[in-house]
Order: sequence, then structure tokens, then C-alpha cells
Amino acid sequence: MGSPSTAARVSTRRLRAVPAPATRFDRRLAEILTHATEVFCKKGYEGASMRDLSRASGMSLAGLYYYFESKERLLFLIQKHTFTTIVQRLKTRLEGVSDPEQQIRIFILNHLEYFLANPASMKVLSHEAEALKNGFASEIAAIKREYYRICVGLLDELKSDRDLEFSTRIAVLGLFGMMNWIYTWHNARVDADADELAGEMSNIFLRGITANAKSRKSA
Amino acid sequence: MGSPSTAARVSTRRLRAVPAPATRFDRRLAEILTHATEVFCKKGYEGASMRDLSRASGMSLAGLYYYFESKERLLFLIQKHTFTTIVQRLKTRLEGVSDPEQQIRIFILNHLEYFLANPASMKVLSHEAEALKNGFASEIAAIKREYYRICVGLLDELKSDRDLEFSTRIAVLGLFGMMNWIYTWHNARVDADADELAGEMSNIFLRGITANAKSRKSA
DNA sequence: CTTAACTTCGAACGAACGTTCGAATCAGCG
DNA sequence: CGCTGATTCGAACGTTCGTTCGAAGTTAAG
Repeated sequence: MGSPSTAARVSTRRLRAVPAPATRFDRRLAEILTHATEVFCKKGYEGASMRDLSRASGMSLAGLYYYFESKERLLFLIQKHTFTTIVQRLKTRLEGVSDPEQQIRIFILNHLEYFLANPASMKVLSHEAEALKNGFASEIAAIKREYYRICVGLLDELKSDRDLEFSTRIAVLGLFGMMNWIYTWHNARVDADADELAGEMSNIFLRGITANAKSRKSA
Repeated sequence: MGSPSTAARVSTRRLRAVPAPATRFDRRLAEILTHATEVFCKKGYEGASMRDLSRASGMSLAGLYYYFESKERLLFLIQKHTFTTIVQRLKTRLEGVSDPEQQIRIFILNHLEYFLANPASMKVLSHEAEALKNGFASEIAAIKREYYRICVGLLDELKSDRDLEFSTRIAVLGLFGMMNWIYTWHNARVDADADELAGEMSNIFLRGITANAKSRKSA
């Protein structure tokens, strides 16, 4: 059973010896992932066929299966890479900043910058959130939970710092909604860039949750 | 060709004579639409098969085609009914109210009340927005545009009334994002009801766009 | 050049897809 | 009852789906 499918399954390649440069296998896989992302973005996960992916990536239908063992795992790889990258970038940017308001502005800017720089990936991440099952689903859910918790932490800090009153859960999920909904309407040719968009949304959101403190709360 | 398929195609039934009570045909169609909405909600439009719909509605596969001529038209009927209803309710509620802030609060409450009362319909409307093609798509797009324009009108009124500064487009689409994203997270057993949710979101949004007027604008 | 591992592909598998057809059943009315 | 149109269904249509297989082609090291 030293067949090709074994090589794809174990994928020790990426873990073994890791000197620095990606192997041939990894580079080709990354190319396929890029093309597949575009197809999933345009036709949806269920609506995209393996033959569509084959056509888009310029590789035969059977050839694709040398790189991943199922269509579902392909979607998983796309979502995991996208989500991992955005979380990792956020953590880097957040280092050294301690003011909660500034941190929230960074959170929003980081999200929207990545969103507009990689619209297809982010649409596939946002729109196909329920397409994965079992193990695949739970691994992505874990990353999502971490990302969510980071945002909750920032808001709770701001809330206690300034003695504010609002539901953290609704605020966070409302913010995610504002940001993620972008994939349904943003048009690169007519809409603002990430900085302006992030500024505008940060203003609405931050003023929204900070406008009234407890002491000033009315009936 | 007085065959059954003709009856489904013309569907003059619903327009003709309209005394008040729905015909047998319309009642059965409505039942099917309800079941189909649940299935589309759970498995997605592309992921749901006609056999799934057959099973859910307790009617044979072939029998379904007596009521609509294609799976796509079925989705169209669901989306059109849902969207038409929400717009119509909004217009009724908006009558007699002239204060822009109150109108916006009503807009949000109307949207969220319908959302939480008909979560499956609203998820199918929100999540399957790109599934329809050509004529079907453009008819839904027209309703969406009307709904969007109503919201733009309310915000522009508030903006000029209070001499505010913000991008109407970003504000409206941000608000839609906050509201529509709910289908990804709302859990009837743990989350707030429509009134509380609408109140929270209205506060965040309205304070967000009204916190700073032009005259007070800083560098 | 030889060799072994890596990579690619044409062809096919069985299953599931949306849709259609003609016959059977049903409801309402003379 | 018998008749007519409305309703339902089993069976099948041709197509497309995700996946597999074994052979062929390519690459890199000895």
C-alpha cells in the first residue's frame, strides 16, 4: 500500500525536517487551495463540484486527490489557514497596546484589512461556517471560540474601565455581524478601503457602547 | 394540455376571484413551503435534495412538482413571501410615526421580531441570497433594494435633522450586518428576546451614529 | 543510466441528483 | 351512481456527483 494516497494522508512531509522553505508538495497544495477558494467563493461549497475545482486549478480530477483525501478536508484546510492567519496577525498587533479602546480599534482594523485583502477566503470562512462536520467542524469551532473570547476580553476590559453598561455578548456578536456582513456588499471599485471602513465602523461601534456610563444612565 | 403541470404553471388560482379563503391548492403549497424552509435552513439550498423535501413534507417526489416547476422556484417563493411580508409589516408600523429616531427603532424592532419569530425563513432569506439566478434573482433584488432604500431614507432624515456626519451606506449596511448575522448565533434558549435584542442593538447603533455632531467634530 | 519515490491522469465506479411521464386515486357535482 | 378535473405517486430518465484505481510520466539521487 505504498500508493500515492498514503503520501497525502500522512503528510509527515510538512512536519519532518522543516528547514524553512516549503516543499514542492506544499507549494502545489497552496496553489490548489487558492484556486479552490475562488471557486468555493463563487459557487458555494455545495454548489462547487470537484470538476469545477479541477478546471480552475488546471489539474486533473484524480490528481487533486493526491493532495487531499476529500472535498470536505479541502474546505477545512482553507478555513483553518484563513482563520489561523487572522488570529495570529491580531495577536501580533495587539502586543504592546494596553488601552482597551485602541485594542478594539486594532481588532476591527485587523479584521477588515484581512477581509478586504482576502475577500474570497473570508467569504468562504464566513459563509460556509456550517458546511463542515464532526472533527473538521470542531477544530474550526475551537479557533472561532478563541477569536470570540479575545474580543469579549477587550470589551469587558473597556466596560469595567469606564463603568459602562451593555451586554458583552450582543455587542461582540453585533460587531462580528457588522464586519462579516461585508462580504455581501463590499465592492472594491466603489467602496471605501479597509482603513476608512474600519474607522467608520469603529466609530459607530465604540460610540455606541461608550455613549452612556452607568452613573449617567437614565430611566 | 390540460395536464396537472399546467395548473401549477399558471397559478391563476391565487389571483382569480380572491374572495378571502385560500384555495386547497394554496393551503397545500403553503404547507410544503413551510417544510421546505426548514430543510433549506438546516442543509442549505444546494445541500438539500428534492428527496429531502419530499421526505419532510410527506409528499412523493413527483407530487411536489404539481405545486412548483423547479427547486429554484420553490426557493424563490419562500424568499419572496418572507421578504414581502417583512416589508409590508414595516410600512404598516412606520405609518403615523414621524420622529426619525423612533422610526429607526421601529425598523430594527420589526426586523428582529420577524427574525426571531421566523428564524428558518429569515436564515434562508439571508444565507441563500446568491442562490437564485436571472429573473428570480432580480425580483428578490428589487424587494431588497426597496427595503434598503427605506432604511437609507430614515438615516438620511436623522442625519440632516441633527446635523450628523457619517456614511449612510456604511451605517445601513453595518446595521443590516448586525441584524442579519443573528442567524449564525441566536439561541432561543439562552439569548434575549426580540424586544431586548432590538433595544440593545438600537442603543449601540443610534448612539454610534449620533454621538458626534458636525459642530463638535474633532480633528 | 538505474532506480525508487513522487506526481499526474484517463477511465470508470456506484450513488445521488433534478426532473418527467403516464397511470392511479381522489374530490365534488350532476 | 358516473363523470371531470384536481391531486398523488412509482418508476424511470439522463446527468452529474465524489471518489478510486492502476498505469504512465516526472523528478532527484546514486
